[in-house]
Amino acid sequence: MLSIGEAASTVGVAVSALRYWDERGIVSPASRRGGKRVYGPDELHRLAAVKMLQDTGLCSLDEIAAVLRGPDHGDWRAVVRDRIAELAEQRRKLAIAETFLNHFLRCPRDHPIETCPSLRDHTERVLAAAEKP
Amino acid sequence: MLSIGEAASTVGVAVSALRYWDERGIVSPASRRGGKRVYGPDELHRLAAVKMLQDTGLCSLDEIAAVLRGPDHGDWRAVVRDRIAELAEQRRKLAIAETFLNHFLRCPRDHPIETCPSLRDHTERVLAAAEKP
DNA sequence: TTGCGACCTCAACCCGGCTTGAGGTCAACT
DNA sequence: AGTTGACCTCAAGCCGGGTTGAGGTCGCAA
Repeated sequence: MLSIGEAASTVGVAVSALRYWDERGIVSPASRRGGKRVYGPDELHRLAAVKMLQDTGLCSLDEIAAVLRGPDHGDWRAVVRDRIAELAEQRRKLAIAETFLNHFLRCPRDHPIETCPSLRDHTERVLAAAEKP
Repeated sequence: MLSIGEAASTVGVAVSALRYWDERGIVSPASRRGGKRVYGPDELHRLAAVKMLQDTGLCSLDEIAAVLRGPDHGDWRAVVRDRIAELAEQRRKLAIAETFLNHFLRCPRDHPIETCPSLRDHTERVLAAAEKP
């Protein structure tokens, strides 16, 4: 059984964030002892799950809550599938940006950014895609 | 030479966002014709670059601006290296979340989330890491 | 017994990155 | 002549996810 301060430092978030999560109904303490929030092992796991999902930067707290509530709550599978699809999409974007930044680092940069071949490589695809419809 | 509306739809952002980027000095139009913003090919490339980097969700507009300004501006290499490191980190996080969500989808979920083995797998590492310092 | 640190509530504020609304100009159709 | 529609400015608002501050309650320990 941990105090809010212990729980916060264990999962690596601010105390104020845990209070906020409680208030929002995302993760509430197991109980209160003399007004103080007390977190048990189950809550720690939920907290860690929230942080993990939120670290992806792809879900709102509400979506996280929906996933954690789990079955019996309508569309959670759909939500999860959507998140997974977005994760894949996000990986694609990261790969693109990574390629570009890496080139950037190696590139002499004696040319202005607009003429950087690696950038044009990417942007020309983007711009071409905008022509067709 | 494109109008702001054309530029916006080409790169896939809102007109109001382009005005904002201009105002913030992130990407300005090549010129004005009768008060109206006019974007040339170079600006389109910059716009696409901004969008690409911002799609990663890891950089503020100011950091993007610093990168695009390029050499002669102090620390841009350091900034780029930092971003690349964060991209890697982010990929790691995405992988973790993806594993978890995938398990979640397949898992019967007749147990409450706290006892989901896949979740504990992850969170127990997190919690263990918090013990030692 | 005073003072410290950890906790509490509630309301207000912050931040980035837009978006929206009011109020106006201009060119082109009908 | 009038009415779209695309553009303009400037100020204000919104959203998510907290953070901060004032004001208060504990329990311990020097």
